[in-house]
Amino acid sequence: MPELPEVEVVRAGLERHVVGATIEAVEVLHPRPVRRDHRGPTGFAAALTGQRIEAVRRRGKYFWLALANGDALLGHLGMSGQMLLHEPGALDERHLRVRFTLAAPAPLVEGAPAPGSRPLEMRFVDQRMFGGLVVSAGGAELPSEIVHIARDPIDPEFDDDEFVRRARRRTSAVKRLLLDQGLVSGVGNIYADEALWRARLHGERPGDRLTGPVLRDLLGHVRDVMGQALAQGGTSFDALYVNVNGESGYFDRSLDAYGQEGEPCRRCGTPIRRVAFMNRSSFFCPTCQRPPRARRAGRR
DNA sequence: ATCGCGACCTGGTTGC
DNA sequence: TGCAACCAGGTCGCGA
Repeated sequence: MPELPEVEVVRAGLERHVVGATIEAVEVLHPRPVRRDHRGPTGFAAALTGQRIEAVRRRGKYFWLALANGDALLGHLGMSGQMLLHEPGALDERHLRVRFTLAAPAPLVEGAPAPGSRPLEMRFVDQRMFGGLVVSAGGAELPSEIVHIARDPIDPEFDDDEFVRRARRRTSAVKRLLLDQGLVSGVGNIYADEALWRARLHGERPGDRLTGPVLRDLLGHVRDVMGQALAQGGTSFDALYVNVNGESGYFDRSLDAYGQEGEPCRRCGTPIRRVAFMNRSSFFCPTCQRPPRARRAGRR
């Protein structure tokens, strides 16, 4: 379940291997992952063919390849998406959806031998197909499709004051606010639960009942847990998430709350609880993370 | 503007 | 044994 750290690992891997390469051919094997492209699979492929990749960028869980003509190939991994790099001719994955044939990749990291002009396949693989790809016209700097997405917490230009101001005007539960990509992007169910556990905050506390310092502290924990995951190459729970070179991350061994139902809280020993929230699961320590008192009816 | 819900997807697991 | 129900969850679109 890729969240910001996993997507950043993918972005960095792509940056290292495909910047400078030209897209020679595009093969769409399933229409669904390109559903957001109004030109359809054929138009999608045509818009990319012949384009040179100049940069790989990211905001929240979205990443995009900036193309020489100013357009962008914008992608989201959804729940089970992967971007893999292969030598041509490697066996197709069961859930291979789009194949890009690239030519003349950029030199590898400094110090490494120049690879010369060798072909390379970039593959979008996605079992559940919540993810997708779209060609964004003029989107090389910031695709118009994602202008509504807030900056993410590790973006140097993320505005903590604005986040706190907006969150404190919202009546929604703080976990819902963390998952609101218009408020802060890149946070999913896993890192939301981890950050809330670290902040000793119950996810159902309403935003407008939290103080500025509490929200700032929570933001700090979001950054900490993401930074640690990033340092370890992303989280993985099964073979679904693999980074750009096909290697699994291993941050799942460091989780304190998510998926830990029944396990003793690492701080106080109380068994971690699981409850349904927003049609998904929330994991928390019932001792460290006290639920909110009910809002009194009729208050102004 | 904000809020909260259902739909979209597949495949592994669980229950009858 | 076979089949149906359930679960994972990010995003979008909708009605309130």
